[in-house]
Amino acid sequence: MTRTPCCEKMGLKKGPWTPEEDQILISYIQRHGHGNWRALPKQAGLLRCGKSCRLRWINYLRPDIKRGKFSKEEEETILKLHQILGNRWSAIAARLPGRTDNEIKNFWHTHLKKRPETCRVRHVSASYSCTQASSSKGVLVPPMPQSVESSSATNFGLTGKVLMSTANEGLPPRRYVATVDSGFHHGAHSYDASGETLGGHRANKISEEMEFWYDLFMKAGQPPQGHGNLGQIA
DNA sequence: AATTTAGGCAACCGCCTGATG
DNA sequence: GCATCAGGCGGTTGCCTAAAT
Repeated sequence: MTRTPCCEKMGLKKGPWTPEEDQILISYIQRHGHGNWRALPKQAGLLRCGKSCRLRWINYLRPDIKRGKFSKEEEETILKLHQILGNRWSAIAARLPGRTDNEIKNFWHTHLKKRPETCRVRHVSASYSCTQASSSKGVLVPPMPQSVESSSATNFGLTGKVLMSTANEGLPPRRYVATVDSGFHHGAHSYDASGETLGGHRANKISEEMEFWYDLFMKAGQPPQGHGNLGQIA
């Protein structure tokens, strides 16, 4: 399908924003909100595409943005959530008020990624090797066949199995279903193991996913001693 | 002091999904 | 059901600055 690019090249500015442009965008949004990002720059008198305006507002100009160094607590939160969610930056950002997905992503790539312990886990256990190719995709490539613990589940005192289907032989598991009976919570939940399988609009789904694990953890107060069963579904 | 290198971060790009006509 | 639009996401790029030589 062919689409008109968001930013028509004709006359639209790219690159760093000037303080004047920032001011125009801020005052426009304060007065009118941002109902339609595509129409906004025209109405505000900015020579930018809507996407650029949105990004600038979300990542930099929003009044509730917290700037400056990440605290130790924030670092740890990012590390923990990244173990559970992988590169779902928007989902991680949802747990860190005032921080943007872009900021967290940058922080991860410039600080946390270098730490040896972060190359150990994603959604599956340390028994998986972390290759350069797989880690850059936010996915671990498992050996075959599998019966492993989920690191995220293990963090909550859960264990389970990853059942590989023959159709996916040699490929990383793409989706899991976790059934949980911890004494605090009983139910089933599914999540994607690969950042590639979910396109845009991931935040809500992932947030729900995160809520599930987070609530489970919080209800327990400490890692619950239950059993899980992680089985891949096609 | 001048030049090179590396790190950090803002911004862009391409793709995906849900909504709408 | 199909085509298109708009918003949103993660990956990547490239500029700027500080540190090293």
